[in-house]
Amino acid sequence: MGRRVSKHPKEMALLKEHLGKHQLKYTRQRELILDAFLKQEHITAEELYHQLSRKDPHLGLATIYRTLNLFCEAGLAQARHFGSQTQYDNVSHKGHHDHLICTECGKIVEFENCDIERLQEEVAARNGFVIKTHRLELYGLCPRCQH
Amino acid sequence: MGRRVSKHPKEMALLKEHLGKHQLKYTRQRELILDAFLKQEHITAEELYHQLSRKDPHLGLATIYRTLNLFCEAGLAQARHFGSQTQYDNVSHKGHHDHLICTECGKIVEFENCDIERLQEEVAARNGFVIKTHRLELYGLCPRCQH
DNA sequence: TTGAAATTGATAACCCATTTCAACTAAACG
DNA sequence: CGTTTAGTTGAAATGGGTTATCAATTTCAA
Repeated sequence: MGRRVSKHPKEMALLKEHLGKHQLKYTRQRELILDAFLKQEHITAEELYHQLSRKDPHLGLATIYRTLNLFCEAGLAQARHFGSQTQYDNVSHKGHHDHLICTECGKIVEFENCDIERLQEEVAARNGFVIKTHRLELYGLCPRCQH
Repeated sequence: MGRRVSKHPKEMALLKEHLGKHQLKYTRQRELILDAFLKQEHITAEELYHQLSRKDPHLGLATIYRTLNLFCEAGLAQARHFGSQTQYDNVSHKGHHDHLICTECGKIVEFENCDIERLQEEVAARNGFVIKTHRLELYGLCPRCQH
């Protein structure tokens, strides 16, 4: 069943590269958290903590937070404040995606739009900025909530 | 010196309309906070608290938070999580504006882009949504922080 | 294998924001 | 005008998410 072979070789390599460059170590916890994290579109530290709570080495919540922040620094994840919590988005899964949010029922639809991304680059360039990430959220009413 | 005449009659009217509709009262604190808030492009509760700490009736921090949230409900402000704090944007000041934010020094540049807004409407329409507001933030490095 | 340096996990500490509650006011009513 | 009623205030306690602390453990280069 290949239980020792990572299902995410590309991301694993990225992480190891980052670790190497910063004198950080490759640990069993980091591998476990990476594998679990990459299965999601986006997740909170708390959710990941519960998902992994039955695993072999019991992972502390602090380790989850530390590791997710590490992933952000390594470019594998992207933090996004949503409500009172922080969502960690899986960057490598399918590129960047934005959100369409219903203010009535909370429904969230994800979307991507290259044209918007291109215009964003233009705006940034015009102001001398180099964009690393962005966040676009559209708030309104979903079809069901328009009465 | 016209000290009893509000410098923001339009927003004041909007607030009073909201208060009336919800059986809320018009208080000296709310007037003070509104006047101070409208002078800013965006501000945190803490900053506003310090700005107003010398005023006649000493305003509690809890009141600042409550009132800023009230402004959000009345459509005068818009909350935005930035770093660990919440920024309250002045919506009425000059229409909607988006942000270009330097992740290194925190510098914020505001911009508007009609083309992006139009594309947003298209995306929303395609998903059956009716947009009420939106939020677009571009994170990156400002000219000075690119070394 | 050994030793230096990083990591972990439990928990305490932090910080921003909200809730609580008794005293206080706005404003509707008599 | 007073009275009354219901919303508001401020100080302090509380809450929830995230980070810091630190002794024990683990990684990895030599």
